[in-house]
Amino acid sequence: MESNEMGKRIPNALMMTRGHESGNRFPADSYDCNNRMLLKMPETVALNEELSVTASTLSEVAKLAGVSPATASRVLNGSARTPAPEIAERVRQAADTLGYIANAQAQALAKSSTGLIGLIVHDIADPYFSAIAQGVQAAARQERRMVLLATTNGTPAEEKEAVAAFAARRAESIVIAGSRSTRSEDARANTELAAELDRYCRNGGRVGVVGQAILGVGETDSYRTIAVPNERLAQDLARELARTHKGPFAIVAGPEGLTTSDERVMGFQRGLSDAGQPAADVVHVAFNRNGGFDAGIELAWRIKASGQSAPEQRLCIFATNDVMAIGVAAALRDQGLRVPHDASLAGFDDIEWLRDFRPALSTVSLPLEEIGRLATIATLSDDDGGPAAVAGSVTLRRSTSSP
Amino acid sequence: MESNEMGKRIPNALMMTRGHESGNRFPADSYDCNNRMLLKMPETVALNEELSVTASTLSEVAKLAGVSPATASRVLNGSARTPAPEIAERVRQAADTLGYIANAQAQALAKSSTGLIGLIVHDIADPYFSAIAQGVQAAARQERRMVLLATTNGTPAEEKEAVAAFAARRAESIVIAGSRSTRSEDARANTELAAELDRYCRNGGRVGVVGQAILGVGETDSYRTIAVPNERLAQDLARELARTHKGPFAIVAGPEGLTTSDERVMGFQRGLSDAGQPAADVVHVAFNRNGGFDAGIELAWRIKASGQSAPEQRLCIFATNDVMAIGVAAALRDQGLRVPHDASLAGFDDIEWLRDFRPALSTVSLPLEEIGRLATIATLSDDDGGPAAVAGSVTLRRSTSSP
DNA sequence: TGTCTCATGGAAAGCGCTTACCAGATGGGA
DNA sequence: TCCCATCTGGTAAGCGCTTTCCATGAGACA
Repeated sequence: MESNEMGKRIPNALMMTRGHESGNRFPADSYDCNNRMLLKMPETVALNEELSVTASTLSEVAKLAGVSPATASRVLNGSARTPAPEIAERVRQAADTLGYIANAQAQALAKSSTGLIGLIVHDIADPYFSAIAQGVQAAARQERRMVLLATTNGTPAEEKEAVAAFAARRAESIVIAGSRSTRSEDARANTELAAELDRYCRNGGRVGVVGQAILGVGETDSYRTIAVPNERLAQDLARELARTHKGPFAIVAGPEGLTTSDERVMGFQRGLSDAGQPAADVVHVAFNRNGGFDAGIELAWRIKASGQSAPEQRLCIFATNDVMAIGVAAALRDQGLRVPHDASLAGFDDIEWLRDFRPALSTVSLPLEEIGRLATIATLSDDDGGPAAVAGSVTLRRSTSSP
Repeated sequence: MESNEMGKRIPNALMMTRGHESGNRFPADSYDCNNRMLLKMPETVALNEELSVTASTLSEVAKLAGVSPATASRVLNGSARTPAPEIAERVRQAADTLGYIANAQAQALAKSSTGLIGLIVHDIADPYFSAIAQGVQAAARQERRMVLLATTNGTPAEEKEAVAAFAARRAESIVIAGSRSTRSEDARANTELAAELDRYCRNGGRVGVVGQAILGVGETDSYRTIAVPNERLAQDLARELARTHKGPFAIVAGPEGLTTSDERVMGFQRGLSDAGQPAADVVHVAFNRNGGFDAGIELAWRIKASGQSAPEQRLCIFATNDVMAIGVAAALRDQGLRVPHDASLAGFDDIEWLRDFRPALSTVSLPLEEIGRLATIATLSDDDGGPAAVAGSVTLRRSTSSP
């Protein structure tokens, strides 16, 4: 036994509970409007040295109410059988008095169902992920679940660890957001991740993946992916841009092997090709703001070298996500170049917090919060309404308008 | 028993485990470098109809290893007593073979310690909170804890519910971020929140609050607040601005009664007064981007009405957080006004994602991630190094430079 | 060789709940 | 009036672990 943990039993901790008459701070029984047990603050007094007292248990409540634990359980924690109203009332009173809060761990153990949802993201501070997290949280709340959070910096190894941790906690489902990687150095970790997920699923867990499927995990019905049509949308974007932009294109991409980035690059190139344009140069950098900045510096050089001549020479830069695009913009500005005057710039994601940037960023809008919500619901519901997919749309703004 | 939950026992689900020789996908025992149990994928086959099999238990591992559950527990899940190396090895092998993952719920129940940290924020999609969440997550990982996330929209009523839910899950500590409210309509919910926290603490939980103390909760050593010197920093900011800005000031604040906003307003006014300037007008709006936008429209009107005359008439606007400042900037731009040409603008928080905005926003830098980390550590460590506080600093950028 | 002390593995008692099953009561129909 | 179906509360057996306590065996020392 450790010393000062939550729920620690303190032997012989006598616990006296004064009744409501003794200066209860609460204004009577007025707000037990929801059907949750009314959790009033018990004014407890420990009679021995120990100040800390123990959370009261179901049996204590039962004893105080003069019923069996079974009955107490039935009235307090929802069951098919409902004890007589008079008894139920007594139990509820007792629970009130003792300030009873059911021990979710014990319930989980007994019912084998924890009400936990695991969420895995690369970086919770990244607005892309925090928007998704928002959706997951909303769905979880709606389904009366709690969310466990894990951040992994995008490495499959840490993702695997997170899955194992969630499995240990017997999370009912896991939502994984963030690009996959097909890089060879991640191959082994990916395999392990897939194995871990597979085991998790076989033990009854459900998994929802945002974006692309995780390699090596079979598509069972306990494993869903919310497909984001990165490729098609990037293609649309390219076609749309090619309609007005006549100069060359460049792509600022994440590291090769980062699936999301790769998909967007491929789609964009195809869109250009559809429009009869030559393929764009691709610069590979880190898939974040600073990566974008680095690429921006590089591109600024090229632009300046090209003499910023005719409008047909103007470069159109597609950054494979908004945050990178912001980095690119910062770098261009840093180099004395202006968007869209000296170059057009487009991003991807349509991050809400970036909408007030100027020049307003052309991008592909993705319903991120909705994606989080869908992924969560998908792992919770039984109807496998086929592979869920989300819609996105090209959003043209000033950053790609003609100068 | 419900039907398809994680950990559901399937009666008589015979489970056969093939050994490593049978086509194990893993490249031998090469990466059990950390002292965690090596979790290899068991190639299990259910012999009856049921496809889903149950996670294996400690007893199964013990049986397979030919030892008692006690011994298995001692070798697998860290204990003071370490069984003989030869036995330990056998147990570890068995665990490997079965793909054993300890049931954290059961452990929690037995040890009364869950390894859970609860995090309560207003809105996880808000970069202010997601930055703090990042810090909490980092600290939690370092301390080998998992974080449970709850978002509350800033209402004390939902915060109270979150605390109750965390208490039910026996989270070892709770970190609460986000401004308090002293509005009268929140008074009752605040009291209830305080009572809930109080009970939680008395049951051995620790609480860390970012910003200001929660009213009505006694400052015990199980309850810490990470003080953010909003008032002093706002005062510094005002003094700093007053040094160069000679025109009038205006404050864009959150709703009256929102403590963080109130503190920043007070500090700013005091700073102005220190500098011999008259107090600023205060506009109260929602404490978010759109609130800032609304205020910005209003202020744009005033600016235009004043005829944008002499530099001594130029307005300096202090928005009580960065996100509001961005809203103000958007509104001014919308109304054809330019920052800093037609008005100066400053924010508070120095949100990382907003640093690429132009004009660059003068603000007060706060180490948000560090704050999250500190709050978390504070609730976990025993040394009560006194009331922890964080430093911040005034950061002047273009948005308040002379036109 | 005998006694005492350690070291070590196992038995068993929980941790706080849920729920299958049981026994007693109740009521309705024959 | 009797029997059976039904309802209701209680009993007890888990859920999967940890940990105390005990029994056994091995050394240590005289």
